[in-house]
Order: sequence, then C-alpha cells, then structure tokens
Amino acid sequence: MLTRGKGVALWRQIHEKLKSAISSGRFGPGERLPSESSLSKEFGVNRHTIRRALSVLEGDGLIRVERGRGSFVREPVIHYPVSRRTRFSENLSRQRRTPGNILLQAVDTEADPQVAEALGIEPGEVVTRITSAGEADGRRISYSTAFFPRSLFPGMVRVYREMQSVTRTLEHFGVADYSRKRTRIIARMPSAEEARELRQPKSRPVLVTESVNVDESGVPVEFGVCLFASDWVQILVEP
Amino acid sequence: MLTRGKGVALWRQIHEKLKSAISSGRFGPGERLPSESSLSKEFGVNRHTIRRALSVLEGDGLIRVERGRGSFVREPVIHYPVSRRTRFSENLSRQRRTPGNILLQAVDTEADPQVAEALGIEPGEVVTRITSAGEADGRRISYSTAFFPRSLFPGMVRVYREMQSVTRTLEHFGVADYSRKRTRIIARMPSAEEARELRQPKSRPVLVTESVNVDESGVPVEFGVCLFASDWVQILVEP
DNA sequence: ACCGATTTGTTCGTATGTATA
DNA sequence: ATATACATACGAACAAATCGG
Repeated sequence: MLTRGKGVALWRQIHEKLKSAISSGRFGPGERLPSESSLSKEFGVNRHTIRRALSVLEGDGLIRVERGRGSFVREPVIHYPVSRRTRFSENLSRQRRTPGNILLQAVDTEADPQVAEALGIEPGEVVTRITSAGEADGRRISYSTAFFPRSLFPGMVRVYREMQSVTRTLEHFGVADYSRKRTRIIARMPSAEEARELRQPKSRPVLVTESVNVDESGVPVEFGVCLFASDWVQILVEP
Repeated sequence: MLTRGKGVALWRQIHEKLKSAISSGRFGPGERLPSESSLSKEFGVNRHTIRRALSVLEGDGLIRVERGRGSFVREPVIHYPVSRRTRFSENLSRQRRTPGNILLQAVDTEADPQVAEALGIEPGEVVTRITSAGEADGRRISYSTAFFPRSLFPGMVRVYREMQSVTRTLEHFGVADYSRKRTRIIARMPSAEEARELRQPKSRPVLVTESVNVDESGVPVEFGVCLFASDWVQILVEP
C-alpha cells in the first residue's frame, strides 16, 4: 500500500490516494470521510500523518473539516452575486439550482436606531419585519431579516404572506423597480439561534451582508440583514 | 448604586451603566473591561446577571467578548470599499487613517492551477508572488498575497522593493491604470500562521477577498488574495 | 439539563533521516 | 567529519465540540 523511506513522504502518498478517491467519486459531495483514527489504522500510520494529509486536502478546497464531527467532501459552492440589482431567486435559478424561501416571521414592530438610520425614518416609527430562510437544492444557505417602513406599505404583512416574494410584494404597492444603495459585508461567528437556523455548527463563521434598497426616486424601501453559511456561499461582487 | 425590585431589571441597569462608561470614554477603544467575576463582585450581583448585560452590549456592537481572554471595547471599524478601482492606501487615507504596508516576501515562483486560471496563463509559468501585511494606525488589518505574470513584468521583485506599492510598480512597467474584473468574498477560520500574521486569535474568522485586476485592454495583470481581520474590517460594496 | 462516547484540535516529548554550512 | 537546521513520523495526553440517550 504505502512505501516507506523511498523518497516520497507518507503524508504525500496518503494525500494523493484520498485526492483520487474523492475525484473518482468514491466519496461523493457532502459525504463524510472515515475518522482520523480509523484512517490511521487503515493506513498503518500515526494520526498526525493523517492530519497532515487532511489539512492539505482542506487547503486544496476538496474537503472541509468540522471539529467534533469529521471531514466532509466539499459540495460545489454557491455564488451569490451582489450588484445594483440583486434578487435572491434570480441569483439561484441562474445557477440551475432550485431556490426555496421559507417565511419564518412577519410582524410589525418599532424601528430601533440602526434600522431607522438606514431607512431614513425616526426611531420608534413602525416598520414591518420579515424574517425568512433561503434554501438551494434543499440546503439551508441564508437567514435574513428585512425591514420595510410601514408608512409606505400599510398592510404589508398580509400581502407578503400571499406573494411570498419581496419583489412581487413591492410591485403590489407600486414599486416597479428597486436597486441597492450600498452593501456592507462582515464576517463573524453566529449566535446559537443563527447557527440552528442555518443548520450549521456554531464553530463555522457566517458572512453577513447589510444592504439598503431604494426605489427609482432614491427613497429607501428596504433595509436587509442577510446571514450566509460561509461553507457553501461565496459573495461575488460584480461591477 | 443599583435599585432592586423597582421595575428595572438589574442587568438593564448594569447594561446602562457600562454603556455610559464606554461612551464617556472611561473605557477607551480596545481596552479590556474588568472580568465578569470582578464585575459581579463590584455590582454585588451574580455572574449570570453580568453576562446578560455584557451579551446585550455585544449585540449593541459596543464590545467584543473573547473566550478565555475577556471583554474589550470595540475599536471603530475600518471600511474597506470594493469598487472597480480599489487601492489599498487610498482607501485608508480617505478615512484619515495612517496606512502602513509591510513587505513580507517577494519571490518568483511557479503558478499553481488556481493562479494560472485567474491570470489566464499556463500552470507552471513563472509568476512574481508578493506577500505583504497592511496596517492602519499601527494595527494589523490585512495579510495579502498578490501574483503577477513574470512575462509581463520581468525583474518586478527588485522594482517592487524600491517602489513599495503595487500602483507605482505597475506604472514603472507602463501600466498607467488598472481596474477590478471581479471580486469573490468568503469567510473562513484562519490557519495558525494567518492568525499570527493578523495578530488575532485563531477563534475569530477572517474575510477573504480574491480579485483579478486587468489593465486598460483587459489583460489580467494581478491576482490577489487578501485576508482581513473581521473584527476590525468591513467590506463596503460601492456601485 | 446532564452524561458518555466519538471526533477533531492542541501541545508536549522523542526519534530519525536528509540537506546544508 | 562535524554541527546545525529542517522535515518527517510516532506516542501520549488533554481540550473542546458534537451527538445521542
């Protein structure tokens, strides 16, 4: 199986074997590799040697390693383009993926200072808050909260429940088109609740985008905070 | 000091006190707050009560809590705008911060498949790899690696050592202007080395941007991978 | 809410072969 | 030939996260 003391380091040979096992499909996307200790038994080497090979595989982008769970073959990542016109479902269908949008909550509430500042209204004014989760091919990839000024869209909660889409809901209120004013992107660790909603371990970071959408005359119509599971999503900035 | 059983929860009172202590400057940016247990003694409450107040402060964005180290007053975030024309030092000086660029390594090497694909050359062709660290106000905020095709810029290593700037180096080779073709953004945990270079704990995520710069006629001149310390940097996408 | 089994992450120490000065 | 540095490999122990009962 392995040749010792003949020029090629053991971890390199193991790396090569696992690499071809993955690209040949012996381990499919998302599948878990055997644990480090069982691999070390199988190859007859120390666990450190296995870990060296796995860490290079991770660097290759072929696997992702999760503490306490195991090593998994990476699924193809989802590209999430950010441009002046960003629409969730359009983005995904363009990649031949079946998008899903799960409405978690739609309520009227009072704007806190951050939301008010973004929407250009006074703190305490009533806004509609819609929390939803996004899926692609059945996998949870985003968890987002959007705020709309109620003064512009009275009764939005009911309309949104019917339309199930931001674009169509705004259309119903006469907003034919809207575009992104700015997008802020940060990375951080998720809270327990956010990790649960994204179906991901708490130890994996999330990408967070904060964006403001304005209508054709420049009036803010939506302030959105969207969390992405960083293991499966990368953001693409398009000029 | 605190009023018990009079309508306002203890943790809210503590939250309010700490908040004003921070905004009044009693605790400066980056400074460590007293430990949870010493705060609980000081206020005469249980540690759980302190934790509640701290966790809300963290949600406010006023402090950041690091496991095993303590709670720290958040420094003002650095905005890193990404647009068609993105220049490191311009970005920072516009925010009245003193930028610093530390050259870590400049060598010629062979392009791996990923680099070759981005630069539109063959794998194995010689490229110049420049690794450097970026600072703002003396704080390490970025750790980046840039690749340039050697065929376009022979002797770049020497020139860069003299110029200490990508823009000026490319100018020397006759590239008057360049712009971003695309930018990919991901979030992940740093390796031990990356965390060390960014002077940050390994438990904090990093923002990674991968970008390709092209000259006026569309020829790729630079492929860059830049890691940002997510605690201090947020990326701003400008249309 | 807690426990135990499993799994990855980290840090010691030790030993060996290889390339370099 | 000797010394030094470096990569490789093994062993043991413990820490931290996950998962099921």
